Amino acid sequence: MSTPLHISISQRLRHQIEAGEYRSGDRLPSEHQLMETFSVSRITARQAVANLVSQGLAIAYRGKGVFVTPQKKVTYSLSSPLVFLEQDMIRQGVAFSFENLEFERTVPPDDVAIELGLLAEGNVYLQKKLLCMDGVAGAIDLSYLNAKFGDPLASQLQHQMTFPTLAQNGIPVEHVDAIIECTHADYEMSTYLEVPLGHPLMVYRYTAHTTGQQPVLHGATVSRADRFCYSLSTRSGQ
Amino acid sequence: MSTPLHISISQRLRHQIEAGEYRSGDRLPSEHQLMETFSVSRITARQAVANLVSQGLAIAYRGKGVFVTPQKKVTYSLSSPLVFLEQDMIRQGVAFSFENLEFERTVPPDDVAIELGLLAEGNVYLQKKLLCMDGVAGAIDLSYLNAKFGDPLASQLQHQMTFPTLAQNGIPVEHVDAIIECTHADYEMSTYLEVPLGHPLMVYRYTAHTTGQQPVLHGATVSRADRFCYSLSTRSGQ
DNA sequence: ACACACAACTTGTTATAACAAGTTAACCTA
DNA sequence: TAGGTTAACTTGTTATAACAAGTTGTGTGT
Repeated sequence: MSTPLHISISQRLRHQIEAGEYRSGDRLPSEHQLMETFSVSRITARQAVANLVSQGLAIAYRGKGVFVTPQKKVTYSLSSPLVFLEQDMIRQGVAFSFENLEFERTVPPDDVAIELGLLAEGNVYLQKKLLCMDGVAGAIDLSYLNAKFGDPLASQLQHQMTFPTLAQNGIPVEHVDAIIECTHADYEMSTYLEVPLGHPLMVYRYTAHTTGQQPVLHGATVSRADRFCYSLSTRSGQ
Repeated sequence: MSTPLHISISQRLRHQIEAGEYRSGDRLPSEHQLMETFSVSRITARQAVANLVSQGLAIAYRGKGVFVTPQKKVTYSLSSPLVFLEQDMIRQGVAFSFENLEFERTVPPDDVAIELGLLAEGNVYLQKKLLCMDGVAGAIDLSYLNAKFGDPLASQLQHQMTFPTLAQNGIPVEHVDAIIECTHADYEMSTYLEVPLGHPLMVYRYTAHTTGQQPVLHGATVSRADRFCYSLSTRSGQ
């Protein structure tokens, strides 16, 4: 059972990257150069490059070439005391910005209504924001804010992130329940976040509660796995 | 700018999966059937299938066919009180087992020595375990236990997981510092965990402390993103 | 010196073809 | 009927070829 050519080639290139022969941002050999260097067909060279892309080591741009990807991640702390994401970024020397993709007052999906404890008549503010680090798309945040809290804040929410807006307006976030998982970029996400189809994404699915255990905000931050990680500290609780 | 054929086909199939026309474990049409149904070349049909595989919706076996993957995950709780992974699985009706891949008393890598606060002479027990859920590989746990604690426990560690072994022997884990991230399966991990190259993996990188803030165990659990997720609860800490 | 057009280069899509490795079903023989 | 062999089927690898979409470099004209 011999190793497929495309695996051999991609592992050779991977070792070169890891050895520092190619640094973040460097351009890898073109398909044609790989064909010549390794005496293989173009489809084999392409598959080798695809292996690197699928492992997050490189990114390909049509007409430009294939480039080594940076391996630097921003760490978001989930430990007490709760810190806002933007602050964590600033602390790590990363410029944070966001762009509103969607903002509307609407009827929530059933699962959201349940999570927010809304009765049949409850409305929410649906917000979809593209979060950028150093000007580069890093995450999508899709959230639903109970309209009871959101109605006086509609204008502010379009200019700043939800957590700090709530805090500044006397609605403290006292605790957050969350799930963290990994998933694959589907076609839509691959477009927004500029990653290949199937690329790993971290999903931080959260429900934020204010005083009296009242759920106020439910959402999910879907981030590029090569841009984000989460840190936390847990106690045994005895 | 029209949608590539391979994307159209894979999205059609994706909708069929999501609509329940194909259920977990069902076999998708063969490449030849797709070629006929959609009047495309084999390479286009293959790319469409590859898109589904890369998005975690299907898995391909040479000679057998392509099958819809289950979408059920085990949730590991990181909230207080700290619960052992095996217990969380049992609570969710999942049979847990593991297999020792490596077990040795050795000199730790520099980063591990730093994390465990070991001086120049300190040794560790390196353990590499393949963790299985319902008999299927779900994760690899690679950990380094300070030999000061591990020396009397060497035999037990090979038969049960490290956390409960410590607890049963009067070495309580009082708190755990951790990082959670997502990464891509490299060639070795793709083999162990039976996932395609580049498949998303969750990495839970932990340092467990016993009494007096003493680090005792440092390691990483690398799990299939389609098998595991983590839940937690955080407070604002005021 | 600057702007535009075109050639050369690069990656993306799709086609046809052949061989390899693995699985399953069908057929034949004892 | 059971077991072994082979054909049919299925996915994996690799090759050649052509066209499409995008980028960069070069040459020409103002």
